[in-house]
Amino acid sequence: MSWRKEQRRAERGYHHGNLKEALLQAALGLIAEKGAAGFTFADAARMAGVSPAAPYRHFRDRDELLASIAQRGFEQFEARLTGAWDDGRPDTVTAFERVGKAYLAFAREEPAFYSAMFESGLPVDLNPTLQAAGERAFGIIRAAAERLAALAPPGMPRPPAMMMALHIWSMSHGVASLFARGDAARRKLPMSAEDLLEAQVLIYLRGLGFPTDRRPSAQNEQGDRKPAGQPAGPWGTPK
Amino acid sequence: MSWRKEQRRAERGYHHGNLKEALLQAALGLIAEKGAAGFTFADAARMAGVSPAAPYRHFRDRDELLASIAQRGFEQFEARLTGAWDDGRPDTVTAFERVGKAYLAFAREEPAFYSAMFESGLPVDLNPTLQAAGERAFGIIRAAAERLAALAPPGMPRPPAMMMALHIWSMSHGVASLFARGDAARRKLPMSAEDLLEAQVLIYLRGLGFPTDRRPSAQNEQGDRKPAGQPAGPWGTPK
DNA sequence: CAGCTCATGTAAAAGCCTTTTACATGAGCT
DNA sequence: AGCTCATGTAAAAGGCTTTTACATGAGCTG
Repeated sequence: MSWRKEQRRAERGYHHGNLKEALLQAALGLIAEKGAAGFTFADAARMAGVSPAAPYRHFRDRDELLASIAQRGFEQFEARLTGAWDDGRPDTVTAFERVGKAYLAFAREEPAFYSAMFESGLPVDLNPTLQAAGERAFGIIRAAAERLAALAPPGMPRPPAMMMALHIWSMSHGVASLFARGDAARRKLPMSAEDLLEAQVLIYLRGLGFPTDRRPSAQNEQGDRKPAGQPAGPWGTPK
Repeated sequence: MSWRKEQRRAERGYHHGNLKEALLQAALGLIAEKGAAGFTFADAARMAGVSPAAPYRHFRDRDELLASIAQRGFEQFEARLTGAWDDGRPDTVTAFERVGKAYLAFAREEPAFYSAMFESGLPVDLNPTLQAAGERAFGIIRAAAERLAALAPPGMPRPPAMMMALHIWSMSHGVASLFARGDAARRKLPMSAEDLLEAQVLIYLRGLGFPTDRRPSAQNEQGDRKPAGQPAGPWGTPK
């Protein structure tokens, strides 16, 4: 079937025209399918219909392609978290939980990006651009934590926002890694990863002194207090 | 330098005598050094002084060797968690926190095992033996959570032990993955991974209604109440 | 102790991947 | 039309993986 290659070349001419992008897309598909470790430079080239050497015109090596994907991943991740946070609307706690869900959703819906970002073993600390992208994404969580910390009830010592941010990040990352990815997602659990994370965050916030009814009605930040929900724990009402 | 190979063969004879173990050790070293992805079957063979085909007498392929390492890793992990838990002595909360620290210590001190267990992309769900080993390790956390849940203060709805176990696992795993491994460990943090996890767990437990002084004096389980510590938050007393 | 057998190693080869080098094409500018 | 340079290709070197046929010798058996 070597005519196929000739065929494709005939269709697109000697120059691909958009090889870099095509390679990124191909790699994304391959990583989603076979994991960051299984993905092959040569495969991506094949998929784009070019020779195995062509990718070297656009990426120093396989790792640089992987890093590019991780980079994009962090950017999309940041965008998603930003959207979920929505600057704390309609109330800080609600928005905060939406961020947690967005974390899980990203892990689920963008396994290739997630792999490249967190499971590829890339030396993030040696790549300033990548590191910066990662920190911008974390920045959303930190900003949210800061808003939350500012609402800490008066009676309690105010928790450091940075610490809260790191805690929330850990919880989200832990749940995502253990229960929302690959075969781990097939583990049988008493509740969904989303519910697990939500309950965890609520318990944590309560531990910091935040009032957390079943559906917390904003720390009264805007004065829009609603009637209190049923006084159940964060893990639901026993039936 | 081919005399080296002949040399080694002369020293040990045609048969290695303990190749399987030698390969496991070699792989362990290589993974610790270059990551699970970078480790090579041929490298391990070289390190053991045998031909590249020899390993196939002991492992179906590279993945089986990796799985063997993960298996051992889970066993050692379980042993360490068991030791840390020490059946809840001297009191449940103290022992519980020791388990968390053991989790981090394992991630730090056994990077090769940790890699094989959690970062190698092995299809754990397709390997019953491996899966069982992993579940036994988690079993320690679950057992500890059960003991803890049983001590829940009377006024509160009792939290499901399984949920608590999953939460604690997530926190530990999240902190270990993000802050106690590889270049992530070099991230500059306001506190150590250990302190971060301890604070997080304490806040969480408090959220469940457990009294958590700075050094909680056992839920009064054995009636050995000590004088209360200073009433600081879990993140330390502001200086 | 001779002889057998089978687990354990080796050598060689096929196939794939990575990466480099020299050469080919043709898109865009002058 | 002619040049130039970015972008592709072919070919080759070097590694890794895995299989196959063959070699060795450790341990049993009589």
